[in-house]
Amino acid sequence: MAGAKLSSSYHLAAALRREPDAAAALRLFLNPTSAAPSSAPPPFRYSLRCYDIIVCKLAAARLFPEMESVLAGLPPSLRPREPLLCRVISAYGRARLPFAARRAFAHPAFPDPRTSRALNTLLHALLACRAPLSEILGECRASGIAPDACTYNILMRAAAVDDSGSVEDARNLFDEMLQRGIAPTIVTFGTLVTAYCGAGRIEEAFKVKEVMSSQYKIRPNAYVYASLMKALCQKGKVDDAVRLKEEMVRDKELVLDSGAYATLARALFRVGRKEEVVGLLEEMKGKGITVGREVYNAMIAGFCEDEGDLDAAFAALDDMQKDGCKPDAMSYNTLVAKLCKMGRWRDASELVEDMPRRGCRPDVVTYRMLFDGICDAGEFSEARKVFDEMVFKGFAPSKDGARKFIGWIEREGDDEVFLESVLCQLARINALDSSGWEKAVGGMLHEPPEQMAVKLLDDLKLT
DNA sequence: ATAGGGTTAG
Repeated sequence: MAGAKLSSSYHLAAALRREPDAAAALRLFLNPTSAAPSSAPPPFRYSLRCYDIIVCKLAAARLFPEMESVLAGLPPSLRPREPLLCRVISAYGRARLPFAARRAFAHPAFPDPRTSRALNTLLHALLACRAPLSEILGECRASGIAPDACTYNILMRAAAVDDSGSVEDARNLFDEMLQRGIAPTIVTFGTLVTAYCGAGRIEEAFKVKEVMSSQYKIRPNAYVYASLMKALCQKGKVDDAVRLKEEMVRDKELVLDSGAYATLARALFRVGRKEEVVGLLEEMKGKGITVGREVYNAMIAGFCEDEGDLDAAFAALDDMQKDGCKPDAMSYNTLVAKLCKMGRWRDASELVEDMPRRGCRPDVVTYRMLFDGICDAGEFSEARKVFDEMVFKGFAPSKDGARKFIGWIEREGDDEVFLESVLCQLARINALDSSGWEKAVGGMLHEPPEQMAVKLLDDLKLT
């Protein structure tokens, strides 16, 4: 009998893995033996593997309430491991739900104690939620878990983010790390270089590059070069960036990828030197570097934004696919933005509708640009459809788009019920930093959306 | 996917 059980759980795991649609996978998980809904318990014991797969799928599809109920339904005998906890925390981070990420960190289904790995995942999730450095530091201290190099790298990254801290904070964290005897890694130096570059302090960034190799014997890698090249390009020093690329290429130890080339490609388009991009591509192929997604995306952006050549941009998208490189949301978003700017929102809309079939999930940027584009065109009944779809998926429109949309409904003047429902939906996901959505996830919605809606309307009218 | 870059909007 044990063999039959094992086999069933094994087959369920395989079937779950095969199912691309998370909702369908959940139905299978809840009712593995027949197609008809049933409340009877499954006839075999689920392996931890089954839980791993379904939780990951639900997390990726942002079906958070469903994911939480699966976790809550874990039998006490099955203790999921920390990697799964980390997946859950990062999923909340990607969805920008800091409260939910914090709750997951303390989730009772996972055995204690938490390690620095889980802590680091939480800190990184909070960073993804744009939490300020002070808050991330507070969380770190409150955990009582000893920080490691990875922790400091995340904190330094948080310090370097706009409006959160400053390069000085990053530098102080670096010094603190040294005082505590934690050895900086290549990632630490990459982060520090990027911090200085982000602040426009190129000389100090180059100084870090020099010190890391002379004092710490850690050679700058492609990440370090990419940051420096980007900073040079932003100051209009494209030729210096090209020279730095050549220095990078001369280092035979260095593992090259196409990342640094993307910056150069984009910069060359910006300064009207797109012919040179062909040379870059050939150089990459000659060196056996796969022309990656970022490079294709840079070219798509260049054709759209600088050349105004939509046909060439779509041709680049085709080339990308022919080369076995799968376009991502960014590839499509650039095209959607361009189509909207040209007033061709119908074409933009068709492209967005086609994305899932092409194997790419539209993201928040996709929807915001499409929604804004349709609102700008004054096609509000069409905008309403996009609004419903994005809100259903938990994506908030841009403030600008929301304002135009609300303005239109008010001008129409005869649909109080519609206005109220739109405001409530906005209140849930847009106002108050998604906390309404988070409360819904946690099943503890305190403030009625109607009350939030009143505040939100004031907010939209003020700005 | 415990951490860093590079390609899109604001």
